Amino acid sequence: MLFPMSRNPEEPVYNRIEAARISLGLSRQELADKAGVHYQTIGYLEREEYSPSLVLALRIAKALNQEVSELFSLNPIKKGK
Amino acid sequence: MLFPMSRNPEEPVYNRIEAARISLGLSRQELADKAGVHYQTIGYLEREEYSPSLVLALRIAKALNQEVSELFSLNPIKKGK
DNA sequence: GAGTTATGTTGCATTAATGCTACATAGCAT
DNA sequence: ATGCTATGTAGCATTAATGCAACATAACTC
Repeated sequence: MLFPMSRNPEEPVYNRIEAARISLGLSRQELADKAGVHYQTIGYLEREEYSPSLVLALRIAKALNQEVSELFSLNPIKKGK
Repeated sequence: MLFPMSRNPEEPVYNRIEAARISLGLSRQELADKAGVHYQTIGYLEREEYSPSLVLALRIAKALNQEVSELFSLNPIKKGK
């Protein structure tokens, strides 16, 4: 798989968007609406096909009531919580 | 002044990069090296001429030993603190 | 079966973020 | 005065992030 990812193809960004979204009982469309983006964009992010802009990351974090650092990481997300 | 800013021209991202950098006694060049970006990029960010990618925001936060949410905000940065 | 919802996939167009180069300026040394 | 460092500015090229449309599919309900 390719990692286009920002300006740094070598350093992808991992996230827990899907888990956080599901735990709130939201569909992608609903999260997209709360964050003000296209619903496909949420899909791309959950599949980690690319990493978001900071603006988008901040909006998603707000929509999910999470800290940016809890949702996104430069290191692979550890499974246990 | 214009606000190109990500995909959302209406919603800029504010930051405290300069204050944090100076309090660590770093030049832009040094911070840029630590974050792995061009030194001009730090300048653009400090002047808030555009907002960084999430990857870059995470790297800068790490280089400055700060939380992303402490360095960047969707709301204007309050002076005190 | 028909319809709806949620998701995945592909492709295309636009634009902002970044790198880089060059030049200017100001300050601070020597 | 000469140099060096830090910074601002402008321009150009590249590419990733996003929007959007179209289509497929699976699950579920009626």
